[in-house]
Amino acid sequence: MSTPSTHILAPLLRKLQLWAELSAIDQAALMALPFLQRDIAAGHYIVREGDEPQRSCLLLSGLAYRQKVTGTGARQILSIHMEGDLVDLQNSLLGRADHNVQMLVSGEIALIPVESIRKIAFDHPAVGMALWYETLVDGSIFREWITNVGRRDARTRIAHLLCEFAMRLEVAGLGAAAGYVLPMTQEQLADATGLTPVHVNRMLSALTKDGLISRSHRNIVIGDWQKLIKVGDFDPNYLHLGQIPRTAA
Amino acid sequence: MSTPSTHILAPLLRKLQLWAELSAIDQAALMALPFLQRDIAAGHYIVREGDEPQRSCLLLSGLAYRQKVTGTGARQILSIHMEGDLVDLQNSLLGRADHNVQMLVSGEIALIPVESIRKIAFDHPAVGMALWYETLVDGSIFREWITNVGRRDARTRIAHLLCEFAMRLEVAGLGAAAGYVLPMTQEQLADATGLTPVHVNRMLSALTKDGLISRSHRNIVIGDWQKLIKVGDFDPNYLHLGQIPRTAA
DNA sequence: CGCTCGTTTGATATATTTCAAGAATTGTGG
DNA sequence: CCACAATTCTTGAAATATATCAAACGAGCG
Repeated sequence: MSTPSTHILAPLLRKLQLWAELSAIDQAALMALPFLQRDIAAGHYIVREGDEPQRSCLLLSGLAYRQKVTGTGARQILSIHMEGDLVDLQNSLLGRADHNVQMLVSGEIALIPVESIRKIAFDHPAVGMALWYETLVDGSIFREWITNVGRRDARTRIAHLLCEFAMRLEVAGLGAAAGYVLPMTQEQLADATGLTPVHVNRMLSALTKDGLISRSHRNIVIGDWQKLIKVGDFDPNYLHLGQIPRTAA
Repeated sequence: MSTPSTHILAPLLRKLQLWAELSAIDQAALMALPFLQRDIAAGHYIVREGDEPQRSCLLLSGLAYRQKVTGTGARQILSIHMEGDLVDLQNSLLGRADHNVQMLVSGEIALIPVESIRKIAFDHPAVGMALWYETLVDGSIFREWITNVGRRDARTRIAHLLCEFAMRLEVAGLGAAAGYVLPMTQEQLADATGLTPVHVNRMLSALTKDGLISRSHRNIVIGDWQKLIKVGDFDPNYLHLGQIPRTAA
């Protein structure tokens, strides 16, 4: 087996170490998890509502999102995921998927048998606690999204989403503070914020005009991080990153 | 110690047994958890955002809700809780509260040291898994609320909330299928659905006029459960109640 | 019995949606 | 690498769901 830093499952280790100190034994156990590796194209489904997944999905590269469709066909994006996220721990542990998980940008995933995850969680309490944290932090982000969609106006919602994305990308070791690629269409942005694509477009234009962001193609560059935080009513506490150092200006 | 069914912590046992089979040993360990009992009045806070709670709060009676306030002072209710719910597992396990927990209706709570919870979770894997499930199902409900607030119109949102409340009350062994007391003001209903109190009032009137519900004082009686489910776009799968028998007509 | 809080109703304002059409960008096959 | 097709973005005008403002009414409570 290769060393942890070059091991295929290294992104998982990196992520879980945000939540707990892991001993060498814990780390070795994690790297010894069985898995299947897959390439998945943008737009493809990883899990569909109603499935009974036997494996949990770890994102190795690319981006994914969770999503639900209402009876009238409207789509709501529930969260966005990146390298190292266990994108389907919830569905696989609960046994029956209550939402869809879909690739946003093509990438690789590792499929880990849910039984192996249950086992490692209880054989290695520090790992178990880290996994539990992972789902708890997901829950905290869901709470913030309820608030975002329920009680903030359109402009604020979008600014908030941009802030969350920027900060999470940076913590994950992707994207810089100054600017980052936002590979979402405005329609997807709309589905994440409970708005209309047209209105998302207008709000992005407004944020651009006010100098908070600048855009070219589908790249978004944050022009004024402090102002964007303010406009977006963004307080990163809900990400539970603790004392993780931040370089963002 | 008294027998499980009359033990003060019995509501916890009842709730966790929804999620997992617990052996006699597991059950005894649960009932042996140390706790402090408290009476709390309506409106009082159990936890405030930013607190670092050392104890988890179990609802023994009454009702509670989680809540967040935006920078502009708007309030968003995140979930509603009843007897047997571990209303603050998330905050206490994460270490720092990212939202407020407040009593909706006066009741009793049991405060359990979070260290005892961590210990029982890993000493008794079945209990640990049930506790994890508890937080995972909370997460599933959050996801549904994001969808509710983000993509459903006002009438549908309210009908959906009424359905969820009815079903959860029934599963918890409170309230009947036919009708139940909804002890929320219209302002609280508004904060739960991302609407205005005035508009909530109009939608409740509309639902009443259409014969889906009837109201007297703050009692809501569900007149036509099947229709309300339809209008509310309500599919109970997200509650993950599995094969729990339903008596609601 | 009077006060306070919650509900109800009406009139008006506004944020966001809807509809529509053209421009720009991205993707694709030759 | 180009041309064509298909998305995606952008902009404008009109429609509408929901918010805001305001006032009266009702119910529970000390």
